[in-house]
Amino acid sequence: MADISYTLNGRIWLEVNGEKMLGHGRVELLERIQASGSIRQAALQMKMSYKQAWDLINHINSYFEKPVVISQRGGKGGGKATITEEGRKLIEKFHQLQSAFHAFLLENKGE
Amino acid sequence: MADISYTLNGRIWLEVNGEKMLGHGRVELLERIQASGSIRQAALQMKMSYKQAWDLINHINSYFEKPVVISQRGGKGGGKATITEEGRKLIEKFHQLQSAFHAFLLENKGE
DNA sequence: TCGCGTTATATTTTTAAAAATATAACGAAA
DNA sequence: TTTCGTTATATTTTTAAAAATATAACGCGA
Repeated sequence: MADISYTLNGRIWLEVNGEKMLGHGRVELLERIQASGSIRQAALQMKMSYKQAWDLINHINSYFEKPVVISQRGGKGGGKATITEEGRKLIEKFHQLQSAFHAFLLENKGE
Repeated sequence: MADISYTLNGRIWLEVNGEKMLGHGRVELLERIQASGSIRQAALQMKMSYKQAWDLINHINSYFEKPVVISQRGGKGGGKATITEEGRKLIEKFHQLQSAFHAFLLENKGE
C-alpha cells in the first residue's frame, strides 16, 4: 500500500426481504419527478428511457401499500405525476442515511 | 415508512483515480488464491471462469509497482500462484474497512 | 371532436457482458 | 521425451441487459 494512494468509496441502499428497494439512483428519480411533476421529464433529465423510469417507479410502489408516486394520464399538459407523503418521507430518510454514510467514508478514507 | 420494514445494506470498495480497484469479490478471490495456491482452484470455488479470475488479478496488479499476485506456469502441479506481502496488506486493510462498515450498517439499520 | 403531451404497455432491435471453447507455453517428474 | 495440470491468451458463442420503436389510453382545452 506504500506505493499507491487509494480512496474509499461505496454505496448504500434500502432492502426489503433481501431485495434492493431503493438506492441513490431511484431517489434521484423520485426527486426529479417531485420537481418536474412528470415521469417523462425526470427520465429525460437522467438520460434514461421513460420505460426504465416507469419500471423503477412501479417496482418501488410495489413495496408499499400506499404508492410512493401517483400518476395521471390525459388532461392539461398530457398528464402528471406526484410524490406522496410516503414518498417524501422515504426520500428524507434516505438522505439522512446517505449523509451518515458520507461521514463514514470521510472518516475512513485512505492514508 | 410506517407500513414496511426495510434494512440498510451497502458495499464499499477502494478506488484509484476514481476507478474501482478492489471490492469484496476481488478480495475473496485473493484470499482463495492464498489458500489454494492456484488461480484455477480459486476461480472454480467462486464459480467464475479462469479467464475472469485472471483478468481481475491482472487488473489489480496493474495498480501496483510490485504485483499482488505472482504466478508461475509449468512444474510440479502444473503451476502455482502466490500472494505477495503487498497483497496480504491489501487484504488486511480491506477487512478493517469492511468491519468498520459493518458496524456502520448495524448502527443505522431500519427502525 | 380533434389535437396535444403525457402515461402505460408490448414488442423488437441493438449492444454489452458473460460464458464457452480452443490452444499455446511452461517446467517438474516419470 | 512424454505426460500432466496449470498459467496465459485469443476467439467464438451465448445470454442478458439496454435501447429503440410502436401503439393505445387518457382528459383537457381549442
